Amino acid sequence: MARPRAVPGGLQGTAPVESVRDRILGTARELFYREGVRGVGVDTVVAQSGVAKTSLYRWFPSKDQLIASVIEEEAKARWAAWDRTAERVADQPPRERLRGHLAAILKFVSNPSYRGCPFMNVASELPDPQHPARLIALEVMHELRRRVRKLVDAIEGVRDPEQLTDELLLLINGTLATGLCLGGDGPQTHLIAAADALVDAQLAR
Amino acid sequence: MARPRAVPGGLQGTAPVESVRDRILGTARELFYREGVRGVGVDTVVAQSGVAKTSLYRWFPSKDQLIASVIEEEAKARWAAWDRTAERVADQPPRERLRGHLAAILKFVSNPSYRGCPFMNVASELPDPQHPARLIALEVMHELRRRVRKLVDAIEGVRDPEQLTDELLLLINGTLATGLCLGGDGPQTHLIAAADALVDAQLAR
DNA sequence: CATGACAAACAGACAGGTCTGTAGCGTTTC
DNA sequence: GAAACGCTACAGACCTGTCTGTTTGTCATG
Repeated sequence: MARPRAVPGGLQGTAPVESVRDRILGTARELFYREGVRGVGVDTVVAQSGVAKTSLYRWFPSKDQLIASVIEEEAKARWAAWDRTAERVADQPPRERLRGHLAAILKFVSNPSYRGCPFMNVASELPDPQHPARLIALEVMHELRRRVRKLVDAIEGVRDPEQLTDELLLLINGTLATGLCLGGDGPQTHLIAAADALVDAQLAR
Repeated sequence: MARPRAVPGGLQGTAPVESVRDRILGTARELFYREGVRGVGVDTVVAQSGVAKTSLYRWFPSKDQLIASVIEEEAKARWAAWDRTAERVADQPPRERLRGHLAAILKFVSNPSYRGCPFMNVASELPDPQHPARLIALEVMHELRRRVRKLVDAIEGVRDPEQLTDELLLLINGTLATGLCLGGDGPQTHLIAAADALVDAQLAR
Protein backbone atom coordinates (compact mmCIF):
# COMPACT_ATOMS: atom_id res chain seq x y z
CA MET A 1 0.00 0.00 0.00
CA ALA A 2 2.77 2.41 0.90
CA ARG A 3 4.14 3.00 -2.52
CA PRO A 4 6.92 5.49 -3.13
CA ARG A 5 5.91 8.39 -5.26
CA ALA A 6 7.48 7.77 -8.63
CA VAL A 7 8.93 10.43 -10.80
CA PRO A 8 7.36 10.63 -14.25
CA GLY A 9 10.68 9.86 -15.82
CA GLY A 10 9.51 8.84 -19.21
CA LEU A 11 11.88 9.83 -21.96
CA GLN A 12 14.36 12.18 -20.37
CA GLY A 13 15.99 9.32 -18.51
CA THR A 14 16.59 11.32 -15.36
CA ALA A 15 14.54 8.97 -13.24
CA PRO A 16 16.48 7.24 -10.50
CA VAL A 17 13.22 5.96 -9.02
CA GLU A 18 11.42 2.98 -10.51
CA SER A 19 9.15 4.13 -13.28
CA VAL A 20 5.52 3.08 -13.43
CA ARG A 21 6.26 0.80 -16.35
CA ASP A 22 9.07 -0.91 -14.48
CA ARG A 23 6.94 -1.30 -11.42
CA ILE A 24 4.23 -3.04 -13.42
CA LEU A 25 6.81 -5.20 -15.16
CA GLY A 26 8.45 -6.21 -11.91
CA THR A 27 5.21 -7.05 -10.15
CA ALA A 28 3.86 -8.95 -13.14
CA ARG A 29 7.09 -10.89 -13.45
CA GLU A 30 6.93 -12.08 -9.89
CA LEU A 31 3.22 -12.88 -9.96
CA PHE A 32 3.30 -14.57 -13.36
CA TYR A 33 6.18 -16.75 -12.31
CA ARG A 34 4.69 -17.72 -8.98
CA GLU A 35 1.07 -18.26 -9.99
CA GLY A 36 1.36 -18.84 -13.71
CA VAL A 37 0.49 -16.34 -16.42
CA ARG A 38 -3.03 -17.67 -16.71
CA GLY A 39 -3.57 -17.67 -12.99
CA VAL A 40 -3.04 -13.95 -12.54
CA GLY A 41 -5.41 -11.31 -13.85
CA VAL A 42 -4.48 -7.78 -14.80
CA ASP A 43 -6.51 -6.53 -11.86
CA THR A 44 -4.20 -8.37 -9.50
CA VAL A 45 -1.14 -7.00 -11.24
CA VAL A 46 -2.59 -3.51 -11.02
CA ALA A 47 -3.48 -3.86 -7.34
CA GLN A 48 -0.11 -5.32 -6.37
CA SER A 49 1.76 -2.68 -8.32
CA GLY A 50 -0.20 0.12 -6.70
CA VAL A 51 -0.94 1.50 -10.12
CA ALA A 52 -4.00 2.48 -12.09
CA LYS A 53 -5.36 0.12 -14.67
CA THR A 54 -5.21 2.85 -17.28
CA SER A 55 -1.48 3.08 -16.66
CA LEU A 56 -1.01 -0.59 -17.34
CA TYR A 57 -2.86 -0.30 -20.63
CA ARG A 58 -0.93 2.81 -21.53
CA TRP A 59 2.38 0.96 -21.39
CA PHE A 60 1.18 -2.42 -22.60
CA PRO A 61 -1.43 -2.75 -25.33
CA SER A 62 -2.77 -6.05 -24.00
CA LYS A 63 -2.18 -8.67 -21.36
CA ASP A 64 -0.59 -10.91 -23.96
CA GLN A 65 1.89 -8.18 -24.75
CA LEU A 66 2.54 -7.69 -21.06
CA ILE A 67 3.29 -11.39 -20.77
CA ALA A 68 5.64 -11.10 -23.72
CA SER A 69 7.42 -8.15 -22.12
CA VAL A 70 7.74 -10.07 -18.87
CA ILE A 71 9.24 -13.04 -20.67
CA GLU A 72 11.58 -10.68 -22.46
CA GLU A 73 12.60 -9.42 -19.04
CA GLU A 74 13.15 -12.97 -17.84
CA ALA A 75 15.36 -13.57 -20.84
CA LYS A 76 17.43 -10.49 -20.10
CA ALA A 77 17.81 -11.63 -16.51
CA ARG A 78 18.86 -15.10 -17.54
CA TRP A 79 21.55 -13.93 -19.91
CA ALA A 80 22.74 -11.31 -17.47
CA ALA A 81 23.23 -14.08 -14.91
CA TRP A 82 24.94 -16.19 -17.54
CA ASP A 83 27.31 -13.36 -18.36
CA ARG A 84 28.14 -12.84 -14.71
CA THR A 85 28.99 -16.51 -14.43
CA ALA A 86 31.05 -16.30 -17.61
CA GLU A 87 33.00 -13.42 -16.18
CA ARG A 88 33.61 -15.26 -12.95
CA VAL A 89 35.05 -18.31 -14.69
CA ALA A 90 36.73 -16.48 -17.54
CA ASP A 91 40.25 -17.32 -16.43
CA GLN A 92 39.64 -21.02 -16.01
CA PRO A 93 40.12 -23.85 -18.49
CA PRO A 94 37.19 -24.67 -20.79
CA ARG A 95 35.90 -27.69 -18.91
CA GLU A 96 35.94 -25.80 -15.66
CA ARG A 97 34.02 -22.98 -17.29
CA LEU A 98 31.36 -25.45 -18.37
CA ARG A 99 31.17 -26.80 -14.84
CA GLY A 100 30.80 -23.28 -13.53
CA HIS A 101 27.79 -22.64 -15.72
CA LEU A 102 26.21 -25.93 -14.76
CA ALA A 103 26.77 -25.18 -11.09
CA ALA A 104 25.03 -21.85 -11.57
CA ILE A 105 22.06 -23.58 -13.14
CA LEU A 106 21.99 -26.04 -10.29
CA LYS A 107 21.97 -23.24 -7.78
CA PHE A 108 19.17 -21.56 -9.67
CA VAL A 109 17.06 -24.69 -9.58
CA SER A 110 17.77 -25.37 -5.93
CA ASN A 111 16.28 -22.10 -4.82
CA PRO A 112 13.25 -22.93 -2.66
CA SER A 113 11.11 -20.47 -4.61
CA TYR A 114 12.05 -22.11 -7.89
CA ARG A 115 8.93 -22.92 -9.82
CA GLY A 116 10.25 -24.19 -13.10
CA CYS A 117 11.93 -22.60 -16.06
CA PRO A 118 9.91 -19.51 -17.03
CA PHE A 119 10.28 -20.30 -20.71
CA MET A 120 9.17 -23.88 -20.43
CA ASN A 121 6.29 -22.79 -18.25
CA VAL A 122 5.14 -20.36 -20.90
CA ALA A 123 5.40 -23.06 -23.51
CA SER A 124 3.19 -25.23 -21.32
CA GLU A 125 0.67 -22.56 -20.45
CA LEU A 126 0.29 -20.94 -23.86
CA PRO A 127 -0.17 -23.62 -26.50
CA ASP A 128 -0.71 -21.09 -29.28
CA PRO A 129 2.50 -21.37 -31.33
CA GLN A 130 2.16 -17.79 -32.49
CA HIS A 131 1.89 -16.24 -29.06
CA PRO A 132 4.54 -13.50 -28.78
CA ALA A 133 5.70 -14.74 -25.39
CA ARG A 134 6.10 -18.24 -26.74
CA LEU A 135 8.20 -16.99 -29.63
CA ILE A 136 10.54 -15.25 -27.21
CA ALA A 137 10.77 -18.39 -25.10
CA LEU A 138 11.67 -20.40 -28.16
CA GLU A 139 14.35 -17.92 -29.10
CA VAL A 140 15.80 -18.24 -25.60
CA MET A 141 16.13 -21.97 -26.13
CA HIS A 142 18.03 -21.42 -29.35
CA GLU A 143 20.27 -18.88 -27.70
CA LEU A 144 21.02 -21.36 -24.94
CA ARG A 145 22.01 -23.89 -27.57
CA ARG A 146 24.37 -21.37 -29.15
CA ARG A 147 25.96 -20.52 -25.82
CA VAL A 148 26.47 -24.14 -24.82
CA ARG A 149 27.92 -24.76 -28.24
CA LYS A 150 30.42 -21.99 -27.63
CA LEU A 151 31.50 -23.65 -24.40
CA VAL A 152 31.83 -26.99 -26.13
CA ASP A 153 33.83 -25.53 -28.97
CA ALA A 154 36.34 -24.20 -26.47
CA ILE A 155 37.08 -27.73 -25.30
CA GLU A 156 39.79 -29.28 -27.38
CA GLY A 157 39.52 -32.74 -28.84
CA VAL A 158 35.75 -33.09 -28.88
CA ARG A 159 34.85 -35.57 -31.56
CA ASP A 160 31.33 -34.31 -32.38
CA PRO A 161 30.69 -30.85 -30.92
CA GLU A 162 27.11 -30.66 -32.10
CA GLN A 163 26.26 -33.97 -30.52
CA LEU A 164 27.90 -33.05 -27.24
CA THR A 165 26.08 -29.73 -27.27
CA ASP A 166 22.75 -31.45 -27.68
CA GLU A 167 23.52 -34.01 -25.02
CA LEU A 168 24.39 -31.27 -22.56
CA LEU A 169 21.20 -29.44 -23.51
CA LEU A 170 19.19 -32.51 -22.61
CA LEU A 171 20.86 -32.59 -19.21
CA ILE A 172 20.29 -28.89 -18.64
CA ASN A 173 16.67 -28.91 -19.71
CA GLY A 174 16.18 -32.08 -17.73
CA THR A 175 17.53 -30.33 -14.66
CA LEU A 176 15.26 -27.34 -15.17
CA ALA A 177 12.22 -29.55 -15.72
CA THR A 178 12.93 -32.01 -12.92
CA GLY A 179 13.32 -29.17 -10.46
CA LEU A 180 9.77 -28.10 -11.23
CA CYS A 181 8.33 -31.52 -10.43
CA LEU A 182 10.55 -32.98 -7.76
CA GLY A 183 11.89 -29.90 -6.01
CA GLY A 184 15.47 -28.97 -5.27
CA ASP A 185 17.03 -32.20 -4.06
CA GLY A 186 16.18 -34.61 -6.84
CA PRO A 187 18.21 -36.23 -9.59
CA GLN A 188 19.65 -32.81 -10.41
CA THR A 189 22.48 -33.32 -7.93
CA HIS A 190 24.18 -35.50 -10.51
CA LEU A 191 24.06 -32.95 -13.29
CA ILE A 192 27.73 -32.08 -13.26
CA ALA A 193 28.87 -35.66 -12.92
CA ALA A 194 26.74 -36.61 -15.90
CA ALA A 195 28.06 -33.73 -17.97
CA ASP A 196 31.62 -34.71 -17.09
CA ALA A 197 30.96 -38.24 -18.25
CA LEU A 198 29.55 -37.03 -21.55
CA VAL A 199 32.51 -34.76 -22.18
CA ASP A 200 34.91 -37.56 -21.30
CA ALA A 201 33.16 -39.85 -23.72
CA GLN A 202 33.69 -37.31 -26.47
CA LEU A 203 37.37 -36.95 -25.67
CA ALA A 204 38.28 -40.63 -25.56
CA ARG A 205 39.46 -41.90 -28.91
CA MET B 1 -22.50 -33.71 -33.51
CA ALA B 2 -23.23 -37.28 -34.57
CA ARG B 3 -22.56 -39.04 -31.33
CA PRO B 4 -23.20 -42.75 -30.92
CA ARG B 5 -25.84 -43.58 -28.40
CA ALA B 6 -24.09 -44.91 -25.34
CA VAL B 7 -25.33 -47.57 -23.03
CA PRO B 8 -25.71 -46.43 -19.43
CA GLY B 9 -23.27 -49.03 -18.27
CA GLY B 10 -22.57 -47.73 -14.83
CA LEU B 11 -21.96 -50.40 -12.25
CA GLN B 12 -23.09 -53.62 -13.87
CA GLY B 13 -20.06 -53.60 -16.12
CA THR B 14 -21.85 -55.06 -19.10
CA ALA B 15 -21.18 -52.04 -21.28
CA PRO B 16 -19.13 -52.78 -24.36
CA VAL B 17 -19.87 -49.29 -25.62
CA GLU B 18 -18.09 -46.27 -24.25
CA SER B 19 -19.88 -45.08 -21.15
CA VAL B 20 -20.75 -41.44 -20.63
CA ARG B 21 -18.04 -41.14 -18.02
CA ASP B 22 -15.44 -42.57 -20.37
CA ARG B 23 -16.57 -40.32 -23.16
CA ILE B 24 -16.13 -37.26 -20.97
CA LEU B 25 -12.78 -38.52 -19.76
CA GLY B 26 -11.54 -39.18 -23.27
CA THR B 27 -12.65 -35.85 -24.64
CA ALA B 28 -11.29 -33.94 -21.67
CA ARG B 29 -8.00 -35.76 -21.95
CA GLU B 30 -7.53 -34.76 -25.54
CA LEU B 31 -8.66 -31.16 -25.04
CA PHE B 32 -6.70 -30.64 -21.83
CA TYR B 33 -3.58 -31.95 -23.44
CA ARG B 34 -3.92 -29.92 -26.60
CA GLU B 35 -5.09 -26.62 -25.16
CA GLY B 36 -3.95 -26.84 -21.57
CA VAL B 37 -6.13 -27.58 -18.58
CA ARG B 38 -6.69 -23.90 -17.91
CA GLY B 39 -7.45 -23.14 -21.52
CA VAL B 40 -10.44 -25.44 -21.74
CA GLY B 41 -13.69 -24.85 -19.92
CA VAL B 42 -16.14 -27.48 -18.85
CA ASP B 43 -18.61 -26.14 -21.39
CA THR B 44 -16.19 -27.03 -24.16
CA VAL B 45 -15.65 -30.49 -22.73
CA VAL B 46 -19.39 -30.97 -22.50
CA ALA B 47 -20.02 -29.76 -26.04
CA GLN B 48 -17.23 -31.86 -27.57
CA SER B 49 -18.34 -34.95 -25.67
CA GLY B 50 -21.92 -34.55 -26.81
CA VAL B 51 -23.00 -34.85 -23.21
CA ALA B 52 -25.05 -32.84 -20.78
CA LYS B 53 -23.32 -30.68 -18.25
CA THR B 54 -25.29 -32.36 -15.50
CA SER B 55 -23.74 -35.66 -16.54
CA LEU B 56 -20.26 -34.27 -16.20
CA TYR B 57 -21.00 -33.07 -12.70
CA ARG B 58 -22.63 -36.36 -11.84
CA TRP B 59 -19.42 -38.27 -12.52
CA PHE B 60 -16.94 -35.64 -11.45
CA PRO B 61 -17.57 -33.43 -8.41
CA SER B 62 -15.57 -30.53 -9.82
CA LYS B 63 -13.36 -29.52 -12.70
CA ASP B 64 -10.29 -29.96 -10.53
CA GLN B 65 -11.31 -33.55 -9.87
CA LEU B 66 -11.92 -34.05 -13.57
CA ILE B 67 -8.40 -32.82 -14.26
CA ALA B 68 -7.10 -35.22 -11.63
CA SER B 69 -8.98 -38.12 -13.23
CA VAL B 70 -7.63 -37.16 -16.64
CA ILE B 71 -4.09 -37.10 -15.31
CA GLU B 72 -4.71 -40.45 -13.67
CA GLU B 73 -5.78 -41.68 -17.08
CA GLU B 74 -2.63 -40.26 -18.65
CA ALA B 75 -0.61 -42.11 -16.04
CA LYS B 76 -2.34 -45.38 -16.81
CA ALA B 77 -1.69 -44.85 -20.51
CA ARG B 78 1.96 -44.07 -19.94
CA TRP B 79 2.60 -47.18 -17.88
CA ALA B 80 0.60 -49.32 -20.25
CA ALA B 81 2.84 -48.13 -23.07
CA TRP B 82 5.88 -48.75 -20.90
CA ASP B 83 4.72 -52.29 -20.19
CA ARG B 84 4.15 -52.95 -23.87
CA THR B 85 7.69 -51.82 -24.57
CA ALA B 86 8.96 -53.95 -21.71
CA GLU B 87 7.24 -56.97 -23.16
CA ARG B 88 8.64 -56.30 -26.59
CA VAL B 89 12.22 -56.14 -25.34
CA ALA B 90 11.88 -58.75 -22.63
CA ASP B 91 14.18 -61.25 -24.31
CA GLN B 92 16.99 -58.83 -24.93
CA PRO B 93 20.02 -58.01 -22.79
CA PRO B 94 19.63 -55.26 -20.18
CA ARG B 95 21.32 -52.48 -22.10
CA GLU B 96 19.24 -53.20 -25.15
CA ARG B 97 16.13 -53.11 -23.02
CA LEU B 98 17.09 -49.68 -21.78
CA ARG B 99 17.64 -48.53 -25.35
CA GLY B 100 14.25 -49.88 -26.29
CA HIS B 101 12.53 -47.79 -23.65
CA LEU B 102 14.45 -44.70 -24.66
CA ALA B 103 13.56 -45.27 -28.28
CA ALA B 104 9.91 -45.49 -27.28
CA ILE B 105 10.17 -42.18 -25.45
CA LEU B 106 11.84 -40.65 -28.47
CA LYS B 107 9.06 -41.84 -30.70
CA PHE B 108 6.51 -40.45 -28.29
CA VAL B 109 8.17 -37.05 -28.34
CA SER B 110 8.59 -37.03 -32.10
CA ASN B 111 4.87 -37.30 -32.71
CA PRO B 112 3.79 -34.11 -34.47
CA SER B 113 0.92 -33.68 -32.04
CA TYR B 114 3.26 -33.93 -29.08
CA ARG B 115 2.71 -30.97 -26.82
CA GLY B 116 4.91 -31.73 -23.87
CA CYS B 117 4.78 -34.22 -21.04
CA PRO B 118 1.28 -34.12 -19.53
CA PHE B 119 2.66 -34.33 -16.03
CA MET B 120 5.16 -31.54 -16.44
CA ASN B 121 2.48 -29.44 -18.10
CA VAL B 122 0.20 -29.91 -15.13
CA ALA B 123 3.01 -28.96 -12.80
CA SER B 124 3.49 -25.80 -14.83
CA GLU B 125 -0.16 -24.92 -15.10
CA LEU B 126 -1.27 -25.67 -11.57
CA PRO B 127 1.15 -24.12 -9.11
CA ASP B 128 -0.87 -25.18 -6.09
CA PRO B 129 1.24 -27.95 -4.56
CA GLN B 130 -1.83 -29.57 -3.05
CA HIS B 131 -3.79 -29.84 -6.26
CA PRO B 132 -4.87 -33.48 -6.70
CA ALA B 133 -3.71 -33.57 -10.30
CA ARG B 134 -0.31 -32.26 -9.32
CA LEU B 135 0.06 -34.94 -6.66
CA ILE B 136 -0.63 -37.63 -9.23
CA ALA B 137 1.89 -36.08 -11.61
CA LEU B 138 4.50 -36.09 -8.88
CA GLU B 139 3.81 -39.72 -8.13
CA VAL B 140 4.30 -40.52 -11.82
CA MET B 141 7.74 -38.95 -11.65
CA HIS B 142 8.65 -41.14 -8.70
CA GLU B 143 7.34 -44.22 -10.44
CA LEU B 144 9.45 -43.37 -13.48
CA ARG B 145 12.47 -43.17 -11.24
CA ARG B 146 11.71 -46.59 -9.81
CA ARG B 147 11.28 -48.12 -13.26
CA VAL B 148 14.48 -46.65 -14.62
CA ARG B 149 16.22 -47.87 -11.50
CA LYS B 150 15.00 -51.35 -12.23
CA LEU B 151 16.48 -51.18 -15.72
CA VAL B 152 19.76 -49.93 -14.33
CA ASP B 153 19.90 -52.63 -11.71
CA ALA B 154 19.63 -55.23 -14.43
CA ILE B 155 22.86 -54.01 -15.97
CA GLU B 156 25.83 -55.74 -14.43
CA GLY B 157 28.87 -53.84 -13.23
CA VAL B 158 27.31 -50.44 -12.69
CA ARG B 159 29.39 -48.63 -10.13
CA ASP B 160 26.71 -46.32 -8.71
CA PRO B 161 23.21 -47.40 -9.78
CA GLU B 162 21.47 -44.52 -8.07
CA GLN B 163 23.66 -41.98 -9.80
CA LEU B 164 23.19 -43.58 -13.18
CA THR B 165 19.46 -43.69 -12.62
CA ASP B 166 19.35 -40.00 -11.88
CA GLU B 167 21.55 -39.15 -14.82
CA LEU B 168 19.27 -41.07 -17.14
CA LEU B 169 16.27 -39.34 -15.60
CA LEU B 170 17.78 -35.98 -16.45
CA LEU B 171 18.19 -37.09 -20.05
CA ILE B 172 14.65 -38.43 -20.22
CA ASN B 173 13.03 -35.40 -18.65
CA GLY B 174 15.23 -33.22 -20.80
CA THR B 175 13.97 -35.00 -23.87
CA LEU B 176 10.35 -34.60 -22.80
CA ALA B 177 10.84 -30.92 -22.00
CA THR B 178 12.90 -30.06 -25.06
CA GLY B 179 10.30 -31.63 -27.30
CA LEU B 180 7.75 -29.18 -25.95
CA CYS B 181 9.86 -26.15 -26.82
CA LEU B 182 11.83 -27.11 -29.90
CA GLY B 183 9.61 -29.66 -31.56
CA GLY B 184 10.45 -33.15 -32.70
CA ASP B 185 13.80 -32.80 -34.41
CA GLY B 186 15.86 -31.04 -31.77
CA PRO B 187 18.63 -32.19 -29.46
CA GLN B 188 16.52 -35.22 -28.57
CA THR B 189 17.99 -37.19 -31.46
CA HIS B 190 21.07 -37.77 -29.35
CA LEU B 191 19.21 -39.17 -26.37
CA ILE B 192 20.26 -42.76 -26.87
CA ALA B 193 23.86 -41.89 -27.66
CA ALA B 194 24.05 -39.83 -24.48
CA ALA B 195 22.51 -42.60 -22.42
CA ASP B 196 24.98 -45.08 -23.86
CA ALA B 197 27.85 -42.83 -22.92
CA LEU B 198 26.59 -42.51 -19.36
CA VAL B 199 26.20 -46.25 -18.99
CA ASP B 200 29.65 -46.82 -20.43
CA ALA B 201 31.11 -44.36 -17.98
CA GLN B 202 29.58 -46.33 -15.13
CA LEU B 203 30.96 -49.61 -16.42
CA ALA B 204 34.55 -48.54 -16.96
CA ARG B 205 36.68 -49.23 -13.94
C1' DC C 1 8.17 34.46 -12.03
C1' DA C 2 3.59 33.29 -13.64
C1' DT C 3 0.57 30.94 -16.56
C1' DG C 4 -1.24 27.77 -19.62
C1' DA C 5 -0.54 23.57 -22.38
C1' DC C 6 0.28 18.86 -21.96
C1' DA C 7 1.30 14.26 -20.69
C1' DA C 8 1.26 10.92 -17.11
C1' DA C 9 -1.02 8.92 -13.51
C1' DC C 10 -5.02 7.92 -10.42
C1' DA C 11 -9.72 6.35 -9.36
C1' DG C 12 -13.51 3.88 -10.33
C1' DA C 13 -17.23 2.40 -12.95
C1' DC C 14 -18.70 -0.47 -16.59
C1' DA C 15 -19.39 -3.30 -20.81
C1' DG C 16 -19.21 -7.76 -22.61
C1' DG C 17 -17.56 -12.09 -22.27
C1' DT C 18 -16.23 -16.57 -19.96
C1' DC C 19 -15.92 -19.61 -16.21
C1' DT C 20 -17.68 -22.97 -12.65
C1' DG C 21 -21.36 -24.99 -10.66
C1' DT C 22 -26.58 -25.50 -9.77
C1' DA C 23 -31.52 -26.01 -10.69
C1' DG C 24 -35.64 -27.26 -13.16
C1' DC C 25 -37.89 -30.24 -16.22
C1' DG C 26 -38.69 -33.49 -19.72
C1' DT C 27 -37.04 -38.02 -21.87
C1' DT C 28 -35.00 -42.41 -22.28
C1' DT C 29 -33.72 -46.90 -20.50
C1' DC C 30 -33.56 -50.66 -17.54
C1' DG D 1 -40.64 -46.54 -11.10
C1' DA D 2 -35.96 -45.22 -10.49
C1' DA D 3 -31.70 -43.91 -12.24
C1' DA D 4 -29.27 -41.88 -15.89
C1' DC D 5 -29.33 -38.55 -19.33
C1' DG D 6 -30.31 -34.37 -22.20
C1' DC D 7 -31.45 -29.52 -22.53
C1' DT D 8 -31.73 -24.88 -21.04
C1' DA D 9 -31.37 -21.31 -18.08
C1' DC D 10 -29.18 -19.08 -14.51
C1' DA D 11 -26.37 -17.35 -10.50
C1' DG D 12 -22.19 -15.46 -9.14
C1' DA D 13 -17.62 -14.79 -9.83
C1' DC D 14 -13.81 -13.35 -12.62
C1' DC D 15 -11.54 -11.61 -16.75
C1' DT D 16 -10.01 -8.25 -20.30
C1' DG D 17 -10.33 -3.93 -21.98
C1' DT D 18 -12.64 0.81 -22.25
C1' DC D 19 -14.39 5.14 -20.74
C1' DT D 20 -14.93 9.29 -17.96
C1' DG D 21 -13.17 12.51 -15.06
C1' DT D 22 -9.70 14.30 -11.82
C1' DT D 23 -5.08 15.24 -10.02
C1' DT D 24 -0.25 15.99 -10.43
C1' DG D 25 4.06 17.38 -12.19
C1' DT D 26 6.83 19.36 -16.02
C1' DC D 27 7.98 22.40 -19.56
C1' DA D 28 7.67 26.29 -22.66
C1' DT D 29 6.51 30.81 -23.26
C1' DG D 30 5.17 35.36 -22.03
